[in-house]
Parts: sequence; C-alpha cells; structure tokens
Amino acid sequence: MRPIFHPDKADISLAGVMYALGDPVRLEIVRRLALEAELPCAEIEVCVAKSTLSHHFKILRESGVIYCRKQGTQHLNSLRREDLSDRFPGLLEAVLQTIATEISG
Amino acid sequence: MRPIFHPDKADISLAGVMYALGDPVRLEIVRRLALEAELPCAEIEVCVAKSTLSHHFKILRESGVIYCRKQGTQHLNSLRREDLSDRFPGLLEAVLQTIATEISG
DNA sequence: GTCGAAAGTTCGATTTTCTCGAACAATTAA
DNA sequence: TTAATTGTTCGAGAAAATCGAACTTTCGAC
Repeated sequence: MRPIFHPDKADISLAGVMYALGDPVRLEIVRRLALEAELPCAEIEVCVAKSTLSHHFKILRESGVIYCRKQGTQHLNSLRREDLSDRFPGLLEAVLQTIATEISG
Repeated sequence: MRPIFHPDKADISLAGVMYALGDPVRLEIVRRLALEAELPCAEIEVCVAKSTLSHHFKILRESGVIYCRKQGTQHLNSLRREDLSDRFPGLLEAVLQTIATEISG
C-alpha cells in the first residue's frame, strides 16, 4: 500500500489549515479528536458517505491538522497539536475552545 | 441597489469563518484590513479578476468576517474585530499574528 | 492456505463551487 | 447628458465535493 503522506511541520500553511477547518464535518472530526487522542475513521458519527468521510480525513491530514497511522485494518487519527501550536500559536486552542460547546453555528 | 447583507453576530459560525479564511486571496484581504481599518476593494492588490475579487469580498462579508459600507461608488470594508472576538475569543488574534509575517505558507 | 468480514481507499458520474471576461448598475465629475 | 470610476451580476468553462460501487489490505475462523 502507498505510504500515507503527511506534510512537514514547516510546510503547514495557514490557508490550508483554515480551509481544512472550514467544514462542519471536519470540525466534528477535530472535536472528537480533541477529546479522545486517537480514533479510527469509523468512530466519527456524521451523515456523509464512507467515501466522503475518507475524503475529509485526507483533507485534514494533507493540510497538517491530523496525523494518521495504520494499525491493522484501521487508520488511527490524532491531532497534530504540538506542530500546530508551534506554527500558529493560539489558533488550535481558540478553535477547540469554540467547538467544545458549539460545532458550526 | 440591493441592501448589503451582513449576518448578525450570533449567526456567525465557526465553520463559515474558517472557510472564509481558508483562501490565500481572502487572507491577504484580511491582512490588509488588519493594517488599515477601512479599505475599498480596489486597494487590494491580488492576481485575480475583478469579478473574482468581488466574490471573495462577498464570502468574507457573508461569513461575518468583514463589514462593508457604501460611500459613493466605493465599498469600504473593515474587519468585524469585536464581533469575532466576542464570538470566537483568540481566533482572529491568532490568525492576524500569523499573517502579519507570512501569508499562506 | 482460503474464505469472509472489517476498515478504508479509489473510481466514475453527478452536483456544486470557483474563476473569468463581458455586460450591467450606481455614483460622481465634467 | 456624457464619460469615468467602482463594484456587481451573468453565463460558460474549470475545479472540487459527494455519492454508491468496486477494490485493496489486514485479520480471524475454519
């Protein structure tokens, strides 16, 4: 299988991260990952097709928001908290504080 | 002319704001507005067609990121700093701190 | 081994959004 | 009223999102 791509920390762009977080489904994913550290794709309950969810994870991963490692048939996803905080101080924190209560307005 | 639509503060959504800020052209607009308080559309130098720039301003306005008032033939735009800070504390600040130096990675 | 089941990805088609240039509307100045 | 300026709207083509179906990889049962 093709190796999973992750951008280097230095290559994480603000526009890319903002774009990745600019979708209710992806915000929901981030909200769950903020609570549970590491989750397989299937643990996220959202009303989209499996292929669409896979696409959303890809956007998050390629923008640098999440890290993904394979374990068996599962893909375990986690937030790149430290990288994001280094790159954009306060940004993830502000987002997480907001989505802790509401999800998309 | 049709009145200019602005969402109420309470209707500004995180996903909408993040989406609006998830584009290099729109981040450049925000960067300029962070420096100059109020600017007409034409003051922003970006490499897109006039109609496309108009579209970007519309996205920013309808998401609640900027406020727009007419003055003569010009549309004067400004950041909705206070509304955004009330709604999403620390978010705009983190974005502005980042784009003060880089623009999109 | 091999057969299935489970977890995601990839593919092709449809729908939606973005981008552009051209035409249009509103305001000001000559 | 004519022309210039500023920005919006329109229609068409390009790009991206979404879906279901088919596919790949891995693991467990037999």
